[in-house]
Amino acid sequence: MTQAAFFVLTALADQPRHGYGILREIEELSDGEVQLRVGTLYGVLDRLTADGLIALDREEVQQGRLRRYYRLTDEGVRALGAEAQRMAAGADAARRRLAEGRHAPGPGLAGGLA
Amino acid sequence: MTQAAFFVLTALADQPRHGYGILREIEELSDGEVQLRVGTLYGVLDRLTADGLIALDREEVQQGRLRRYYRLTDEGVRALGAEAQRMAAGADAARRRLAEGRHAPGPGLAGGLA
DNA sequence: CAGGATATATCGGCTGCCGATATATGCACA
DNA sequence: TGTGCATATATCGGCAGCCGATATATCCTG
Repeated sequence: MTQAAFFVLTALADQPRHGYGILREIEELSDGEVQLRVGTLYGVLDRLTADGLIALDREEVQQGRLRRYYRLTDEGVRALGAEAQRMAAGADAARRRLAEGRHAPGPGLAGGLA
Repeated sequence: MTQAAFFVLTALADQPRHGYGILREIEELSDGEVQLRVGTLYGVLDRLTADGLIALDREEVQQGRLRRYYRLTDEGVRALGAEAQRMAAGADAARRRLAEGRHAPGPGLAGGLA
């Protein structure tokens, strides 16, 4: 799963959203760090739909503008959970191995990682 | 940072390794889940070297075969730590939002259906 | 009426992963 | 002997996917 697909699924994890709303939500939930581009979005949406991880929820017209809402499918929920599991495991592995290596300790350890 | 680059850095996080050893190490540390391909490796190695995240450590000839060892640079250590941080945060965000949504609870929650 | 936010969509370029392929050595086995 | 496999390097073409640019349209603000 690509990074872009992961963030789209994450943005849809709590409730259905439309394309532009997904863009804003990803920026917000990542604290501004991740900015999915418009040119990326629709390709990802199409691919995730084709893969059965998301589905068209409904279409609304708000203030003359079409809003096409997508939602996670059950398979999408499972896939996102599994990917989160893999990412957490990968992050842990990296940190463990960095700690094992002969590197200078990183900053901010006082008060600790728990 | 791409997935492949992340795993290469992780494989080098505890000690210098040569290309083929990186391949085996990634497979082992990921419990067989991640299999970096040979065709991917050398491009990643070149790119990481150009980016200053890894450096050539030494070259050895073992049993008539050349072994080219790479190690993390200080910048590589920092970059891997930061990436692990981002991944852990992303995984957490996905899990939190899945829990917030109106989804069936995942497996393994004591008292669950399974 | 100009500019920006909202909202959709497409396309070309570039990056990057992967399968296939090539070369070479050491070892096990028939 | 010679066949195959693991080890170890490297390159190349195809294809997938991200991004910048572009296009269209509405609503609001100044």
